[in-house]
Amino acid sequence: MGLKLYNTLSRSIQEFTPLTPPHVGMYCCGPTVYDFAHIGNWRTFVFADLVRRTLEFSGYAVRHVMNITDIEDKIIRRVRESGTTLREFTGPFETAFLEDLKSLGCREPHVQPRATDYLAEIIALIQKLMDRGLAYRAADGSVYFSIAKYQGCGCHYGQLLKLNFEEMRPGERVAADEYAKESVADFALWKARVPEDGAVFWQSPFGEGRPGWHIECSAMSLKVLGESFDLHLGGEDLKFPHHEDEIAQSEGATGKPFVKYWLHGAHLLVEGRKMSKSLGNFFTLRDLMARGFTGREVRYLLLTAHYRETFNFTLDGLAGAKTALARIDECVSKLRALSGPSATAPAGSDIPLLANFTAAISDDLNISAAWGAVFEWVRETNKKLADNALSPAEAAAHLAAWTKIDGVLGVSLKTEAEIPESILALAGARTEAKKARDFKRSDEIRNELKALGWMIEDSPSGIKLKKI
RNA sequence: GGCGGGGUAGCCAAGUGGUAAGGCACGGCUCUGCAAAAGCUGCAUCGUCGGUUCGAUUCCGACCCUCGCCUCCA
Repeated sequence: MGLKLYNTLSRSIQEFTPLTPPHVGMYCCGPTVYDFAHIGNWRTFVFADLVRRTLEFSGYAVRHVMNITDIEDKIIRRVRESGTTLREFTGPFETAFLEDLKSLGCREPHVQPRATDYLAEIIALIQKLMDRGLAYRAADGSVYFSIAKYQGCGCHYGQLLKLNFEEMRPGERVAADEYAKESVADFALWKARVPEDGAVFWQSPFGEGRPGWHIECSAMSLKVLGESFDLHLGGEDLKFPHHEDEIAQSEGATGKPFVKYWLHGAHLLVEGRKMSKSLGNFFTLRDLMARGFTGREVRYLLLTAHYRETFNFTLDGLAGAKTALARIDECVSKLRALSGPSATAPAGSDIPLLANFTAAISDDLNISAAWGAVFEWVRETNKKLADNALSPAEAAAHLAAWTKIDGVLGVSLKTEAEIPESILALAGARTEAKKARDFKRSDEIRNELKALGWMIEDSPSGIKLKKI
């Protein structure tokens, strides 16, 4: 069964067929490195990771590109305020971003281009648009893209959503220096240097200045993935104007269809409210880790809801994520113990988990149904384990199926926590006390272990220590 | 004002024209010295009001509530 995805271009779920199978070019709008990414940003990046992993699970060879936006108004302002250089300012946030991405179990994108490394491509693209008569230099020295000229060539502006310029409200975010545009719909490709930019400017045939926001993504994706590629994703807020403008610039410059499938991830609420610093519900990954949660717990929670639905992220939910993951860990751990290092899965093992999971995830990434399949498998596997109804080889088959599934989910613990000698010694002492039926002493030790962060569990086959 | 999402148990969240997955939380039972883990088990008629239908949570209409975008916010 093929993979189906919702394409914003057609506003419908479509069979996914790449331009040149088995290769898939995928571009994801990355972070703007002016601060630590927040949990809402992370939802989008974890979503992108899920798409990539699902494609790989489906047998495609994915080339995943995620840009780093390091030229932007807020960045320039903070560079000026902090008296550093652009690179000194953005470097640490970029590093932090990549660390967090790893904590969240995201596979590293194959290419991570920075806007500042693509000035030549950006300038060349703008020049091409000017040569084609689709861009103009205004009185303020900036270069703008002309929507009217673009539409005059028979091109369609408004592919991702219905636009009605008559009914639109001029936003409050229109920069005061953009009065020189011929039409409000036009957008900046190159912004002329202003004193507030400080040292952040580049030379170009259009004068000193810096690129607009949208153009960097077009320049980088066209360079790295070619003039037409398969997938482009980002947060739903980017549909307009960012992605719409990317399409206009790219198709205006190349005359070819830009992207075949556009995927957009919905935003999230935190504790039922729109995330905002004043409400105290604004979290970075680091904030959550400081509260004792791990990256994989955050990943799990972000992956519990369908990507096109607004998701309500709560701290209660995060606590629940911890418990739910422990349930999976427990089951997998038992399977590992039973399977041992050498058991191999018998050929033709039929593990329903695989088919159920595949059907769910292939249906426009129905992750909730996919988790349903996982937990159903956990329950049934636990039952068999409790009844001693699994052979080591069967356990290995289950593990193999799980490993494949986890290639998409990315939440499994790779190794069991190592138990320190002192903890083992205490556990031994407890076993002795228990054997002597000194339950008072044995419970004391159990509490000590708990205080040290270790849970001890008794079972017919002996004790088991688990890191809390 | 324009465009587009949502409203399903205490919380999170799938789904279907024929009486509603899964996770967390909570209660009971089994196992256990006690726990934990695991198993069994209990827990919703799907925002409101109409309509279509043999039958609607699922289709249509109205209404209420809520969220997002509308020019550099994931």
